[in-house]
Amino acid sequence: MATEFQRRVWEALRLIPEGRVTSYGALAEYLGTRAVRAVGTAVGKNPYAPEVPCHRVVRADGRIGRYSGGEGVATKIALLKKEGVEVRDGKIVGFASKLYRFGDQQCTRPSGS
DNA sequence: AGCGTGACGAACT
DNA sequence: TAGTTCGCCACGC
Repeated sequence: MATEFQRRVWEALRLIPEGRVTSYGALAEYLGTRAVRAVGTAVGKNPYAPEVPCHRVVRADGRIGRYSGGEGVATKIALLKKEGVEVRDGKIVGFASKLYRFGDQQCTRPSGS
C-alpha cells in the first residue's frame, strides 16, 4: 500500500502534458519539500506506470535518470521519443523548452481572478 | 527507536 | 569541464 506522500507524487505526474518533461526538483518544489531524493524514490515505486507518466520525469541537468519499467532507461527514452521528446546521448534535446513547470498556465486565464 | 538506502541536486575541488 | 561530497527527507529493516 502506498503512503499519502507517494500518492501525492503520482497525482502530480498526471499533470505533466504529453511531449513535455519535468525534473525531480520541480516536482519536489510543487510538493512543498526539498527532499528530491524522497520524491525520486516515490516515483520509482509508482505501480501505475506507464499509465502515470513517470517517464516524463528527468534529472535537473536534462539527463534521463533512471527507470524501473520495461527495459529500464531504454524504455524511458523510447516512450519520450514517441511523445516527441528527442533524446541524444542520454540527454533531452531542447530540455529547457520542454521542461514543464507545475502551475504554469499555458493558456491565458479566462478572466483574471 | 535508530540506521542505511535511494528513479536527485547543488556546491566544491 | 568532470568527478566527488554532502544534504535532503521518506521508507524499510
